[in-house]
Parts: sequence; C-alpha cells; structure tokens
Amino acid sequence: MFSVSARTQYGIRALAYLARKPGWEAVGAEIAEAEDISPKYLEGILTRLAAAGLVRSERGKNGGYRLARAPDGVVMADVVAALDGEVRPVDCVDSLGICGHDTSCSSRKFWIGLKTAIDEYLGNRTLADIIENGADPGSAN
Amino acid sequence: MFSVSARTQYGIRALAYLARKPGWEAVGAEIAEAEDISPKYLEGILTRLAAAGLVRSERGKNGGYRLARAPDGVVMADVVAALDGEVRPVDCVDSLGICGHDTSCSSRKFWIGLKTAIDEYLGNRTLADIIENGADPGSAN
DNA sequence: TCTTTTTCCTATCGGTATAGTAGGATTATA
DNA sequence: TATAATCCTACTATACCGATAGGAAAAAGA
Repeated sequence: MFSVSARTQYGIRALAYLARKPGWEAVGAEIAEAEDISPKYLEGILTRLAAAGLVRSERGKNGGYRLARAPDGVVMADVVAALDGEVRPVDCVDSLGICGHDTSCSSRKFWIGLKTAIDEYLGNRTLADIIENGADPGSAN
Repeated sequence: MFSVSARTQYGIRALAYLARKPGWEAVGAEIAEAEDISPKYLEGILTRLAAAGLVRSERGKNGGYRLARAPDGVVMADVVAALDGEVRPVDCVDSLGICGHDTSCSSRKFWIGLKTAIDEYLGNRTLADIIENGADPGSAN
C-alpha cells in the first residue's frame, strides 16, 4: 500500500548524486552507472525532472544534467509530483461528482485529510535533508 | 500518486453502510446494490474484512455481514491494511539491504518518515469519523 | 565541415496487479 | 429438503510499470 514507484526512487537517487557532485557539473550516463540504474530508463526520468524545472539539461558534447537550484530549494513534493504526479488518494479530491453516487460523500474529507498530511510531509522536506542522511526538519519524530 | 484502490474505497463504503444499518443486522447483497458495487467483487472484499476481524460473517439463510465492533473501534489503518496491505512506501522500510547498494541508504529515513506520517493519520481515524461526514479528530486542519 | 557525444522523441515488450466475472461447494435456516 | 447465504477457486481483460531499442536533433571540438 502506498508504494513508491521505482521511477521516483531512481529519480531521488539521481538528484542526490547531482547534489553531491562537486561544483554541480553537468553529468549524464555517469549517474546510471554509479547508481546502478538502467541508463535508458534513467534518461526518461531526467527528462521529466528537466521538464519540471528541477534539473537543467545541456545538449551536445560535454552536456548532461545539473541541479537547477541548491539542494535545500528542491522540495520533495515537487520531485514526487514530477515523476509520479500529484498526490491524489481518490479522484474526487479535485472535482466532485465523479462517482455520481453521493453528492455529499462521507469519505471524501477523510481522503482529503490524508492527502493534506502527505503533502505537508513532502512539502517540508528538501533534497538537502536527504543527502544529510535523512535528517528530519519536522517537529514530529 | 498514492492512489487508493477501488477495493479499499468499496470496502470503506461497505463498512459505512454496515455502521449506519440500524441494529447492525447482518446483510449481504443488499450492500452491493445500495452502494452500486459489483456484487461478486464486493464478496471478496467482505471476506477480507472478515478475515481481518473487522466484520463478522454468518453463513446460511438469513446470514450476511455485520460490524464486529462499534464504528469508533474500527481504526482506518486496520481497514486499509486488510484490503491493500500495510503502508510501505519502499521495501526497505522493514528489512535493510534489499537494494544491495548502499548499506546506509540516505533516503530510507525519508520514506520511513512518510510511512510514519501516513500511519499516524490512518491510526487516529475510525469509521465513526467517516460516517459523521469526515469530522477530523486531529489537531491539524 | 565533419565527427563525436550528448539529450530528446517514439515505439515496443514482458510482467504484474487490479477490477470484474463465473461456477460451484459449503453452511445454516425454515 | 429446498432455499439463501457465505466461501473458494479459477479465469479474463485492462492498464500501468520497468525496461529496451532505434534513431533524430543539438552542441562542441577537430
């Protein structure tokens, strides 16, 4: 339940690799080898991250990917959204009347509350927290 | 991302129906029709809920399902676990060394923190909160 | 200009889980 | 004994995911 896709896990590892890279120089296939990820698959992941503005891509020789901003500015909620989409436990969190059954659905608030809890966690963590070995900025735990 | 299966959504609706049933009498196919769920599919859902001890099943004529305890004793974390399994963002939340890559994985704490946040939310909500139209017992929101 | 190295785009494939269906065996009531 | 319900097993169709393949476009250096 609530398992995170390999895509997102790979993406975070790739971002962490870029963040640890001295001078944040542009790198490409090097990431796949270091992190033991299928190169071609990682390609698509980095493209998504670039489209979301989290990494900057440079084409051609000596090109590659570099972090678009400092690690403490890379919010994990954005990373997850870029790779696996917005947090949406049920479809009706956005638009009502999808199930066409109950206009005042009794469980909708429950799911919206869960989404809020998850968004809050992911919104308060950055890539910097991850590369500092999971230090937790939150008040809880 | 983090979408909830139809199985769990159906299950919660079925439980809410049982909770609203006067006297908590045993009912069966009636739920499927009222909640507009495929009867045969709902069957399997109720079996799971019964196996988890959340509902009590009675076979034979006049049989059916009834809530095993009062709605405020039915913790949503148990419901979700019964239908979709434990909350496990990544496999290594339980056992370390699965990826075989980094023994001190930098993102593990991050995912465990997420699991904790989700478990906390689901563990503090009961079926009673749902049928009271999503009243929120938590301090946040 | 030509070659190399890289990102980018599209298409495909196998595996797996999900949602739903089907048929019948078992159990209890009347 | 007939009926009505849960239980059990198997099947199908669909969709997504992880991964692969082949090439087009772009930028740098010779």
